[in-house]
Amino acid sequence: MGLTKSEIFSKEQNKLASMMKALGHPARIAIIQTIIKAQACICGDLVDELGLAQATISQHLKELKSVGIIQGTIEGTSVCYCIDDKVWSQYQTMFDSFFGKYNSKASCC
Amino acid sequence: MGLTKSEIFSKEQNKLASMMKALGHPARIAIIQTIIKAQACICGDLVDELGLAQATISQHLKELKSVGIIQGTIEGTSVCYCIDDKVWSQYQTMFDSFFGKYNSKASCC
DNA sequence: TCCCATGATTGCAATATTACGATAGAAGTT
DNA sequence: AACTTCTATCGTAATATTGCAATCATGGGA
Repeated sequence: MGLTKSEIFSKEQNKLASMMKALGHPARIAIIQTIIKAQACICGDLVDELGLAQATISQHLKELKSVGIIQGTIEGTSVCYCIDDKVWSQYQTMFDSFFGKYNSKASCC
Repeated sequence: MGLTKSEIFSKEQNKLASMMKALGHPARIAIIQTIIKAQACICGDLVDELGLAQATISQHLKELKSVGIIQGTIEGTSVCYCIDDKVWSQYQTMFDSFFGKYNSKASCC
C-alpha cells in the first residue's frame, strides 16, 4: 500500500522519523555538510560540488527546507541557503534524548 | 529513476544516510523505543503493542537488523530482539559528530 | 526592452517502500 | 505423529522516492 500509517504512532515518533528520513539520503547529508563547511551561505554551487542535476538538488533542498533544517534567502538572482539554528538544536536535542534512552547495561542476547 | 546515485558520495555520507534512513519510519522508531523500554528482550509482543500486521513488523525488524542496530536470538519458538551495544554507540558517535560540526555562530541569512 | 543567469516547478520513467494476506518453516506440546 | 505457536518469506497492490530534461519565473545586466 506504500502508505505509512502515521495515525497509530505518537507525535514524537512521527517527528523523529521525519527528521531522520529527511537526512536519510546521501545527497542531503552532502548538502548539509557542504553548507556547514562553506561557513558563509553558498547557493547553487551545490550543483557544481555534488554531481547531480540542478533539478535534483533543488528537490533535495526543498525537502530539507520542509523539515525546517535549512532556510533559504533570496539574494538577487541567486538563493542563499543556511542552517536554521533553532531547528538544528532542536534536532540535536531530540537525537540526544533518543540515543540517551538506551543504557547498554541490559544487553540480554 | 528511483535509484540513488550512491557512487558519487563518500562512504561516510552513505553510511550516515543509511543509518538515518533505517530510523526514518515511525514504526521503526516505535520498535526501538519498545525494545529499550522493555528492559529485557521482547519478541513478537511488538505485534500486539504496535498496530501493525505481523508480516509488517517482521519486515521492519529485518531492516533494523540489516543496519545492525538490533540483533535477534532464537529462543525456542520465538525470537528475542535487542539493541546491539557496539552498533548503538557507533551510531551515537557518528550522529554526535555530524551535529557537532555546526557551531551556530555563523548564521548569515 | 531584450537577453542572461539562477532557481523552482512540472512531467515523466524507473525504482523503492509500505503494508498485508497467505503460506512456509521451525520448535514446542499433547 | 498431529497440532499449535511463533516468525520469516513470498506475492501483490498502492504509494513514495529519486533523478532528469524541459520549462517557467524572476531579477539582474546590455
